[in-house]
Amino acid sequence: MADGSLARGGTRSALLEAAAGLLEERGLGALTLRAVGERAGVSRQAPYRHFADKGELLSVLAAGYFEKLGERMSAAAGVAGEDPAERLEAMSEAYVRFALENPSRYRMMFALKGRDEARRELHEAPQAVYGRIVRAVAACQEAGQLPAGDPVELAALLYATGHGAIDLALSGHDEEEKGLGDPMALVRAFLARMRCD
Amino acid sequence: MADGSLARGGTRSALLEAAAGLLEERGLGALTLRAVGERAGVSRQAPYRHFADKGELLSVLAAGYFEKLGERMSAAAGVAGEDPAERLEAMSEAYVRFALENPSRYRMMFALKGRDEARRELHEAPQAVYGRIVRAVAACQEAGQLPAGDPVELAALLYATGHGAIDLALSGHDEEEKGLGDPMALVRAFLARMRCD
DNA sequence: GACGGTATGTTGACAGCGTCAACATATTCC
DNA sequence: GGAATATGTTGACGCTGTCAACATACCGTC
Repeated sequence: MADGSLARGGTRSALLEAAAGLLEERGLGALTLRAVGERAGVSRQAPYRHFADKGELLSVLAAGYFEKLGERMSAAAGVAGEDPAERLEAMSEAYVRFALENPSRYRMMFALKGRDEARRELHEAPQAVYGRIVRAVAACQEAGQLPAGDPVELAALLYATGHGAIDLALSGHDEEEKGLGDPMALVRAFLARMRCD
Repeated sequence: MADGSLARGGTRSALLEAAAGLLEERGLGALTLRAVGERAGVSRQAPYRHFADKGELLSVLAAGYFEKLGERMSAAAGVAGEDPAERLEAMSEAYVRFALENPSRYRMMFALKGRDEARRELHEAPQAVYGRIVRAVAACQEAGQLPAGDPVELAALLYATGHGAIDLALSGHDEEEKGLGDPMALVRAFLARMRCD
């Protein structure tokens, strides 16, 4: 080991932090295992002692991001107060802000094929985020602020709209194709058209 | 030259066809310049005589796909008949079907950063697709089938919803997150909720 | 018809990547 | 103390995109 700065089993965390730093500062293309090792102060091959391969490291990183996203949404809902519609809008805004805050990070979270069975962490974390949206939509329905019916259908619609607006903006399709410039404006427009009070 | 099978300036087309075949049959990971050359019957470096780098080849390929997508949408609208709402739904269905028909292809179309200025072809072709949607939405508004207002806002909402539903399904987020399984069902639900006749 | 320029195609070489193997060291438990 | 295990290191391999240098074919001009 080069030095003892990260001793005591902190290597795994250091690797994940290094990967996050690389991704957020220099993009997905700069996120190489060798660079992760170097940035974490260990050797090129050290990541293989903590992750089966690059895909697993990325999956764990993505799962952590989904968890952080969920926390941001909860915090936003808490600040928003008691009104269900306001809580839903605050959660949506937190989601969009998280995505736009760092495009590389958001795209990476959805780039993983999901073809591997064993990546359980990449199932539960996104599901928890989605579950929050479904519950927030259901609360709006109970308060008569959104049309009654299966909350899952409405939540799926909202999720698809938000994710689509974000992905199109991040793809650069907002520059010339008018109306796609501001994902949050699109989400707000969607909610306004659905609202029934 | 190995043989004269592709002589007479057809090499560029052969390279694009080879790239398309590789992408659709074996995925984006198998789409390497060396494999493209081999499949087209030329050498590893031959693509550089027709494209500045891998990114440019991919951009041209993607632009061609956007054009094909536009043609499919037009054809679907033609078959659908005169009713604007039916035409819009037929175009939407053609779009979704094109995407689901080959996930690698669709994802590649939106994966290009767009950071490069010179990729004009990658601006015009997607814009044409979007323009078709805007006009179809406007026609529905004029027929009183969709609420009046800026057609661009409504079209952006529809496009974001459709693209988001597709991308979530292709990301594997449809397996455990209920309601995200069928993009076309989501698009239909969106249109049904917007319709005002 | 000879000729020079341009377009096109080829092999050689390089650095960077993920990953397998083999080896070294540190920690932990009997 | 010694064995087992966890952790870290360097060496090597095949693959990738790309730069250089070299070869050939075509095409218009004298």
